[in-house]
Amino acid sequence: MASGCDRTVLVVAGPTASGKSALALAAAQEFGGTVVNADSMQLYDALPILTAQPTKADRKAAPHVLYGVLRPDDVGTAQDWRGMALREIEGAHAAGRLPIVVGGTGLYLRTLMSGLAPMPEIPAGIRTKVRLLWDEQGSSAVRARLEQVDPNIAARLKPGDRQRQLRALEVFEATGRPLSLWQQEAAEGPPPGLRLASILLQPDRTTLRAGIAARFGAMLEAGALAEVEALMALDLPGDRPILRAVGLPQLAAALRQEIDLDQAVSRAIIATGQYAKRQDTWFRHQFIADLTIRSQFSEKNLDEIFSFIRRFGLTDPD
RNA sequence: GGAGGGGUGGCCGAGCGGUCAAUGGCAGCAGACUGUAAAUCUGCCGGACUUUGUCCUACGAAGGUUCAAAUCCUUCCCCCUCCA
Repeated sequence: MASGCDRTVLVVAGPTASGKSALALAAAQEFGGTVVNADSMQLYDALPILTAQPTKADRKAAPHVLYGVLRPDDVGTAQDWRGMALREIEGAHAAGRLPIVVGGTGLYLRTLMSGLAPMPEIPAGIRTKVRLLWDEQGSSAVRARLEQVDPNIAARLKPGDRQRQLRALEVFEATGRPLSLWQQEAAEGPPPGLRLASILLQPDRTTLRAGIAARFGAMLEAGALAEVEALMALDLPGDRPILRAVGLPQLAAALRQEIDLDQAVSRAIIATGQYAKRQDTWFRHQFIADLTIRSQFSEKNLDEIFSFIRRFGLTDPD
């Protein structure tokens, strides 16, 4: 029923606690799929509970890939992920399985679905150099340099936007070419030979918050504090992405006795809700889904979702 | 019972006669997003309008002083600390 030689990839997006993973698992069981992680934090081999990675039982019920594949001190990037994801998608197709890409990291999904403008990798030395400039000479030094070197990007970026300004500067320092110029080149575009079918879960904020609070309690019971303690014991450099996992700073502060656990929990829940809002805004404005479901995933949605997938067609059975 | 210190917008908390609808922070709402994105950043945030402005309601309550009060005075209510 699939046409030509295009092979279907199911993409499942939505904010945290919207039920993406459960949906992916249900679809994987129904259609013989492999779940491919598109969540920047679940990529790491740390905090499996706090980052809501699939459980052993989930992994047993269907193949799951790209979970816990990076070391805690690794620095993953969107482009790295795209490469890994494409390999896994190919592998799944080769095995006759439906790849189901699922995750809440909008940028990663975009990287897969639309690609990024081609750009060389930035040497670590230059990255640290640029960060030192910010830390030692202040944001205005970075700003001044950026205005001189890439006025287009400077005009676009707010002076307080540390991450993007540093990125822009490091690209120039490494390549001698402004980031704005690199970005003008056409993005790689969607991967050839694949048909992407996307589902977006979009529950209302109140539902999400209730889900987040309930889930956080379960995470604590499952041992979230212990894994936080173990990660902190590694004493990683402060710039490692995994240290930015929502809930980590709050629980770490409780472990250090700076705040009490109740306080840490309520702050972590709030922070997660704020994260969900950012995701929601991203998906609402930056993501075009083939099917949008305006509720948290549940059994009730199965018919609609499964028939959508069937309509789209599964992997070409050549 | 006595001596002090307080009660400020959803919360915390500054202000202590005019430039105060009231600094900050938190929460909330909205938004941006091309390689560390669970990141980073921006705007709004008493109410109503004709929204770089006007009006109304506001700083525990009620009175009072003053051209003018969240800010001063009086009484009352409530909270906290210390002494009994």
